[in-house]
Amino acid sequence: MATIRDVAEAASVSIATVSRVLNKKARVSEETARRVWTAAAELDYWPNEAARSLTTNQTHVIGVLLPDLHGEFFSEVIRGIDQAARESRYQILVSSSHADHDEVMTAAKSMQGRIDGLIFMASDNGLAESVDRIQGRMPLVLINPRRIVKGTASLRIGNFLGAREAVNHLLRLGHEDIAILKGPAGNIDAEERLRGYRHALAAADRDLGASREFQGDFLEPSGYRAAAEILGSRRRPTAVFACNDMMAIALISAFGGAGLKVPEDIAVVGFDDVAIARYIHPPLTTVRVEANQLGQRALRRLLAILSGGEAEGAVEEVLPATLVVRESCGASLAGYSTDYSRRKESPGSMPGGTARDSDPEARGD
Amino acid sequence: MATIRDVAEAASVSIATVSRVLNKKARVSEETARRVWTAAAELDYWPNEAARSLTTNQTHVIGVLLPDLHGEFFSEVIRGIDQAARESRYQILVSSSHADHDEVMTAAKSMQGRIDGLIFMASDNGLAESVDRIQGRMPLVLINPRRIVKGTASLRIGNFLGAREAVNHLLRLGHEDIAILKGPAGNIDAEERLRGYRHALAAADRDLGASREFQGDFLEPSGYRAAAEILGSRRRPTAVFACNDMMAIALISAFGGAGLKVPEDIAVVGFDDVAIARYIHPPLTTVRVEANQLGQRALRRLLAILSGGEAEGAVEEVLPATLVVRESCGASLAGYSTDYSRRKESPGSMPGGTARDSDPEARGD
DNA sequence: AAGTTCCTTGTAAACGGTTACATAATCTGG
DNA sequence: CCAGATTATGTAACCGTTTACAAGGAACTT
Repeated sequence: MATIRDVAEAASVSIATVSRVLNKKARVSEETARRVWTAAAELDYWPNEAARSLTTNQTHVIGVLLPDLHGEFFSEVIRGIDQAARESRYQILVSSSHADHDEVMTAAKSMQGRIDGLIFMASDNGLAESVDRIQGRMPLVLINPRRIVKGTASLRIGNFLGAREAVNHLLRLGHEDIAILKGPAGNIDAEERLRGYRHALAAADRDLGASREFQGDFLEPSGYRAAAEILGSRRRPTAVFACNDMMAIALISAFGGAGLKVPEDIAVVGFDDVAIARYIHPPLTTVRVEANQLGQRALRRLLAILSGGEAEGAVEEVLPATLVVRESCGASLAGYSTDYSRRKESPGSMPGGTARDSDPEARGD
Repeated sequence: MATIRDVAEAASVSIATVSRVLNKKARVSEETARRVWTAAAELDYWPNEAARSLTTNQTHVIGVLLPDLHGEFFSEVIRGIDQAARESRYQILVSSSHADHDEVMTAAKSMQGRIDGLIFMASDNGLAESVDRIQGRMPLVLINPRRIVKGTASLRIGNFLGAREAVNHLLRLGHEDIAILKGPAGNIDAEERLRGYRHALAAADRDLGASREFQGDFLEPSGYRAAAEILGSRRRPTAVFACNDMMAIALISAFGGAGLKVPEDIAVVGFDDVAIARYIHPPLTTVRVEANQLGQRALRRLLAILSGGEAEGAVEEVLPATLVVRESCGASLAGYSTDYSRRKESPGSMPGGTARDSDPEARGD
């Protein structure tokens, strides 16, 4: 509770001098410096950072706006952000579970003046306007935005390519009737994965139409519901591509409960490669997303902008989503060599290297 | 970038008036209010919260200091905190992965002036001093502290009782040679769980000594290492109690890889009840810890203190850790009814109700 | 010894808000 | 119609820092 004035008084110097020695910003005589240090220690003085940032106009804090903290994906992203922040001695101000534009705006507003920049994950519909209103007011990095915004840095996951690859893999294994368990409507990840699924099928002349598309919402219960639907359908698909791992895991559990064997009776592949994907039975074939990397890069990107390094029309960066083949797809049954799975698990590029193949990932094609 | 002065000018009123209408704190004529609102909207004025909190002396931000963000436990705690914070329109300033006293202090210092209170998880050794230095400076709630601090609110998990119950369960199933896979040294959760294990064995006159205590560190790889050690030991235990689920899962995976069947050949029980515990094969018997609840309660507790509601010598609150019986312990084999597991899964008290049974949970006995 | 320069320190003006107090204008009632 | 109460608004101090500028003194130059 001691202020800089108290310290100044105790050391019998002016507050300016105290500020100078504490910040080591200007030359001060050995003697006075010592006096100030001991006075500060004596009083257990901690500078008020709010006052500080008011004058310096920088906070060493980064704001993070997330739609939800639930699930491993988000917690990994935030962990990545925090890790990278720590390295640069930044802290993060978090606000999550924002469903609509108004909520996002109030959250953003209450960050005004306390952050140096913002990482905003705007994957859901209706948040485009929020981006517009925030953009220009503070340095901004978008994660998985719905559409790219001119002059705003953004990072996203290679959802389309990842999903396409997963479905192609299923096709190569001989599956002809592949269902999809979709993610929530309006979510960009879900949409992109669906697009990848459709694209793969269309390219193989195996278009199955909407009858093979089941609705889910990324949460476990929807996986169970979908399993019931799938089992109840007239012709049971031989494989299902779930748009995330939690739903895939629920599917496997539900199928098992119904007496079906995975992958013999029905193959399942997921998306995300959550930590436990390899421990369930059978180990889950899925598409790995480097959520932690995503967070780290987002923060570094923001820091680059802050230090003036990053140019204006900052391009979009896409992190590859790579297929990791385990057993739930039946690849081992089909006699695929581990070699194949290996090739997929460690791509030639650096782990976490980015793909800028804007071509195939281009949206809305 | 517009300041209150710009708005005042645009509305041709004084800054005091602007402040008044924006905060609805005093009577202002309809007419001027309107002028101010439109000027503010026109200029897209966002108040600078740092300046605000400098005068009002409150921030609507809660600091959170965690040792590490890794693992489901931590992310659940933080999610709980965030959820509860949202309800009360608070935001959280997070800083994690603090190993030692100095790091904690710098983190805490850089929060000074930007938070109304602090939630501090100081489970590791060497953080006791940090608590002392922070205590008194700002409202504080401790999560899983090493020792209770006079006049400081704290919450913790019923580690001892939970562990004892788990081991007792194994004993009741007829196991006589029960090993433990310990958590990292110096971690209070790990120590308490170990204490519960020893207590249960001692009470059953089955003290096995240190030969049955294997060292782990809560991370998967240590589970694999321990599995190798256990398999290599002269007499293989018939059951092992792992101090957390990730290690338990690794154990099961490793045992499976070595051709052992769980629970027939060796039983395993974990601690935490992470989301996937029920999806692995066999489903994991474990001790449920309501990490999310822990976070929520910590925040509510802090808010209570802030609003002056909470009395001085704030007591310690302990959240029960309850055994949930699934299959990895072999209870089903042994013919235990689901009834038994049921009884354990939903205790009589409210879900998340707290136990203040200071008696058996008392430390250092 | 006087004029420069350099070093150390203090004074005071910001930063962007809130709020106690003062003041001007309007209303009330006898 | 005027004293007093009430209402609306402005003035200025303050929150706790940083920092441009000024100033005093010591050291150096010639």
